[in-house]
Amino acid sequence: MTRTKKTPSGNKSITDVARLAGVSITTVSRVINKVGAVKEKNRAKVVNAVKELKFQPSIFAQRLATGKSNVVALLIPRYEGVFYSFYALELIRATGTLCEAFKLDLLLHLTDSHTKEPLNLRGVGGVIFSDIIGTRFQIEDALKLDIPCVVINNYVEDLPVSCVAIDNSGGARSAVDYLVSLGHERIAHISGDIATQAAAKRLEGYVAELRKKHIPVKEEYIFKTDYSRGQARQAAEKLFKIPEPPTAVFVASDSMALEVMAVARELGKNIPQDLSIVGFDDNPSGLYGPVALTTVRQPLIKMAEEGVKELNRLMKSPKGEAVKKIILPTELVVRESCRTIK
Amino acid sequence: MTRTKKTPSGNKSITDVARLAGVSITTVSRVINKVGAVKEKNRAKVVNAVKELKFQPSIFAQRLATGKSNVVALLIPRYEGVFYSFYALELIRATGTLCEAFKLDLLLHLTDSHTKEPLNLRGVGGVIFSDIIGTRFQIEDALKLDIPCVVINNYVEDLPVSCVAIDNSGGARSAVDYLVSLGHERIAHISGDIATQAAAKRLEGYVAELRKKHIPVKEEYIFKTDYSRGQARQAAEKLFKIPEPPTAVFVASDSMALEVMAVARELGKNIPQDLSIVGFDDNPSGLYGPVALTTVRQPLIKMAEEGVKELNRLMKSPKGEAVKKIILPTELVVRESCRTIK
DNA sequence: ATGAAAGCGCTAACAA
DNA sequence: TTGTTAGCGCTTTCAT
Repeated sequence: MTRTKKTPSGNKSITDVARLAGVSITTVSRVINKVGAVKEKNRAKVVNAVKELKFQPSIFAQRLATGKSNVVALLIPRYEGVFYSFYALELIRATGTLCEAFKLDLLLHLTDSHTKEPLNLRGVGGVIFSDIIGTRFQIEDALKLDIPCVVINNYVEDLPVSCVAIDNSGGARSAVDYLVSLGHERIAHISGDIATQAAAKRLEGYVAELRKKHIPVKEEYIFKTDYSRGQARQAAEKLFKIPEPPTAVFVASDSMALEVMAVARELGKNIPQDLSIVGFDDNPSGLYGPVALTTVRQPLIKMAEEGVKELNRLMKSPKGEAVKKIILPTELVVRESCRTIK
Repeated sequence: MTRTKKTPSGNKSITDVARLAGVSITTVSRVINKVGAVKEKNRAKVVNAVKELKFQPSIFAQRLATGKSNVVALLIPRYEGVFYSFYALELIRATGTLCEAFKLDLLLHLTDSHTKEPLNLRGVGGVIFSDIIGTRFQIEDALKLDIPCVVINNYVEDLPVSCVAIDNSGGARSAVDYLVSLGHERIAHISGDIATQAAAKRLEGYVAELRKKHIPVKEEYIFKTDYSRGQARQAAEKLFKIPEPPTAVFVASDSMALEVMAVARELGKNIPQDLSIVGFDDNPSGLYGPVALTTVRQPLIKMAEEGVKELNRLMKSPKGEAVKKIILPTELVVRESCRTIK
């Protein structure tokens, strides 16, 4: 029975190459994969035939035959507040760049953060979880399937998975420490979505540093948001109405900090005269307002890079390789949005 | 000869399901793909077996067998100015969302814009070209291989390929028309990278509208940039030094417009009193400066959506399907950065 | 150094 | 309605 031929992309197959080169497909395979020994003369013939036919081996056949996949799935929550952020773009960019360097294919997958759906990992050789609100079970699933995983932007203590996170708590502490060093004591905090580890850790660091400085932590100085500019606005409006208003505020993201600045302006307040502000992220748009934002820089690109590197290592090592837990330091970037008081 | 079994991700195969369900693999295949007729009783058995084994068919085997791939490659230039833009993120987001709706896998590929390298389209079922500076030959390659393609953000006249573009020229005209209606006659233009069609068309629209209004087009009022904030800054600095300075400027992107505003402030100028500004993009960060930016909104999400829809159509139709050329309208969003003069 | 052939997991034509 | 079987294009073992 002859089937109608329907090669995927009009590609030539290894058989065509073999025929043209006058060797067996095995030899062609050897040349392509640079394994085994092939007489120089035959190698040359194959190389030429490949060139002439513009042959590109079918990944599907290759993967089917080897049982290996070099597809890396990058999972990013579709969650508005997160995905619209500077964060996501940096991540994608850095991940994409490094994947190419490692010859890995990058599959982008926007996940719904509160899903119960199991992940479809068909054909995926490795996974990068870029945020794991409510999707821990997906990591466990992947682990069960023996698929190499790395989690980025979250420190995962209790799962045998590699992760690379950022020292959010330390970053927050450095922000508060800086404000205190300028003489501030009434320091508010506009926090992000507390369901995210980053926001929780930033809040934690804020509280810890105040305690360390023996400054009382006031409930009314802490505003919880979902990272959106809308909620940042609401928080800012409340903040300015507090009878004994804070002289400084540490905001969990630059984009929210920008919103706070906008509200301040609308209310006729000046930054930093009436309020000192420190953000978090080092989002370039923090540079272009009327007053440049002081912020905590997080090494996003480095994080993505480390993540891909680690995943690549895992994918190329035998199973059961030891996992790594990495925490990257932050850096305070002092610009113009804070002033010394008293 | 027995090979050691090395199923990709520890997955069960269709054979396991067939065995457990007590039917042939063909029947399993039928159930999975919902083709052909299967007795309800058998269907139930298969469904149960699938569930029990957590079976997920191997895409590699499927694609190898069918010769079809549902992987969509989204090509985005790695070019800094472009990729850092609001534009790229919106595109990725919208494309990703719609691909999932269509059950297409999204492969993200950052391309180097001035490469001579042929694209590696192995295993790709369709391609979205999101910008095509110097990569036209890649489209031709893809077309030759009979891979469905759509180009977004560029109108491609002379290639039998579907495209969905934005009416850049019309957008520019509406911006200039608006400025003229406010009484402006000395209108400058800070253009983007003229190698991109968008920038070229915006410039073209600017010139066309001035001509239409019988306003002379002055060379010294036109500044060509690479879309970067750095070059926008240089342009702005020059602009303010012109003996007979413009009263308004149409800037080819919001991020550059923001930079112009920043320069104006540094020079002690007020917007819109000293200079009216219209941007292009409707980038949300245009909202958060001291004065909200009037801009030309481009339907990025719609564009990506139309692109994916069209690609999906092409991928699911027989070859040689007629292509579509779509141009999406823009919309002027009036905010606070322009004033009436005289 | 080379090739024949089995098999990866699946689909689809055909027979029953 | 169901099963048998021939591939899809490749890798890999084994024999030569």
